[in-house]
Amino acid sequence: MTNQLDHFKKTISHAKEYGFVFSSSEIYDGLNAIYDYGQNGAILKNNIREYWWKSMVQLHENIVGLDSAIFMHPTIWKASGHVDAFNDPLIDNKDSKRRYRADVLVEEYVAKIELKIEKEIKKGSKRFGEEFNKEKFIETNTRINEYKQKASLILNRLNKSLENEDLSDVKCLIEELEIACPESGSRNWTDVKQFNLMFGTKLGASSESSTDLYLRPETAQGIFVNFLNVQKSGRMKLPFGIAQTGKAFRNEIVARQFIFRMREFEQMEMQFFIPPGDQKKWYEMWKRTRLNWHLSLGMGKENYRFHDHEKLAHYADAASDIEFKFPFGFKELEGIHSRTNFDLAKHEEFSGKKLKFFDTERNESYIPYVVETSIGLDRMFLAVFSWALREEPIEGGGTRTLLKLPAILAPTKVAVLPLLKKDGLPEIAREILKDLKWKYIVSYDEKDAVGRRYRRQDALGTPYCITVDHQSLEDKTVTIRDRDTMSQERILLKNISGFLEQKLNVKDWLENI
RNA sequence: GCGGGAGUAGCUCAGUUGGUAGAGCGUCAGCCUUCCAAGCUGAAUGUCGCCGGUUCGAACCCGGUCUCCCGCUCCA
Repeated sequence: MTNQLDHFKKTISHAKEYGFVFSSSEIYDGLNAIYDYGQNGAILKNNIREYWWKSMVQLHENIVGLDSAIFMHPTIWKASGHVDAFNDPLIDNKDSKRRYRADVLVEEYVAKIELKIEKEIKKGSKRFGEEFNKEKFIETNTRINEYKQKASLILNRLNKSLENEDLSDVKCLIEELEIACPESGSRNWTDVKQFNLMFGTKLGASSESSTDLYLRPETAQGIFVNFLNVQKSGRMKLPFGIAQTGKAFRNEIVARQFIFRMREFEQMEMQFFIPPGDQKKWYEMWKRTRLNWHLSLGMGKENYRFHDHEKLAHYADAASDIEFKFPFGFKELEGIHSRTNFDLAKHEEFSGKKLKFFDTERNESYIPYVVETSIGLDRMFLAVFSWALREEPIEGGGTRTLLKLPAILAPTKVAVLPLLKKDGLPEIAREILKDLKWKYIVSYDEKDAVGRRYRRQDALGTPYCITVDHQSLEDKTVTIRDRDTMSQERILLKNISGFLEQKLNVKDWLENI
């Protein structure tokens, strides 16, 4: 655990030191849980996005892309359930320092009453077996009715207070019921506070005429509300998918663990529309496909696992996470959800527009079901980056810091290094650079001993170093050094792009998933 | 939000009982070097997280505040 923690700290400082991730607004002391991607991080992030996009959109004829706006009609969030589900009344116990959902506390209290009712019923039925006693029967029945009345009274009051946003009454209720903290047994509560997980903002210049909006808490709804546009304009037939990457915003109570949980983050989502009844098949198919996408990067099968949900979100009939072994343990990286027709049906209801698909084979129209794959781009970045960073012992003593990024994702693909910065070697190196930069992001370095330059590139994750030496002058060859093995190969200048093409070809990385 | 720990150069850290800041690495310029960091010379860099208080004097003591890390809570 200490080692893991240590590795996490190293990951964070390496990300900063080598221009991958900076904390946002750093010169103003930073902003809690907001981060900026630096000169290398921005490219790595783009490369991950592109690798995803190619595998999802470019390689599937029945999946198309979309780029919907962050601002959306506020009713969308009522329809999606976010206005309700992302709004929690919370209360703290001052003694145990525990935080609870106030409504859950009350509901649990009611659950206890219901338990009592069940007990009474059981007791009552036992008595019937013995000997009918009218007095006791009435007594039991009265007690059951009292309990039932009490329970519904409490729930009614809770719901009413929550609806009216009367949080002080929720607190009164908790106090009146003498609900104690399950941990400390204490009844020393703070006030109830409302936490809205969605960021609010306003559209419109003047405050009187402005509309209240939310920053989208997920990109999925942008896909659902455009379902018909895409289906019609693209002449799409079921099954088909719509993919989208983009920023989403959640006002997490606690955002932590570097870029793992941020308030502003980027999702890569694909909603796959299918006929009702087929969800099981496609759910399983996308679970497999998405895991294979991860495995194609070569970061070790043992670092992934599925976590099937038992408690399901309001919109799902099956859900599973692909978890990755982050420096702080296995955590969710991607979610695959069978969302049923919940979202489209809700949007039909709230918008009053038909969102049905006419199935010529079945000769009927219906609201499609949806299987979703949703991956956090920032989490993927952290997964790749933390996995790749390692300290490796070197033959003959010492260690080297190595960022073993999958070559297809590495920000800089090639560094061109003249062995010495004289004797015409830099000129040849520059020529190589001039040619390669059309295709790859390449860098040039002539400062310091070549060994040190190799180490610099290792720390940046550059998979290949091309070195121009004196032999290059004679026979037009250079050496290409492999980052991971540190072995070198001498090849002709004219074969460089062929060599790189072979190593950095997306087809070879994605073909077998 | 609560509790615990922390904030000194780009990084890792030192800084003796309060006397006004240092090392190593890195960076930059140059030299030397024909292949795996730590050879030579020189240079830059900090209002010691921020604000306030105590004091003749604060990186050090006190209060507040911001940020980060760990644990809870919330969320996927």
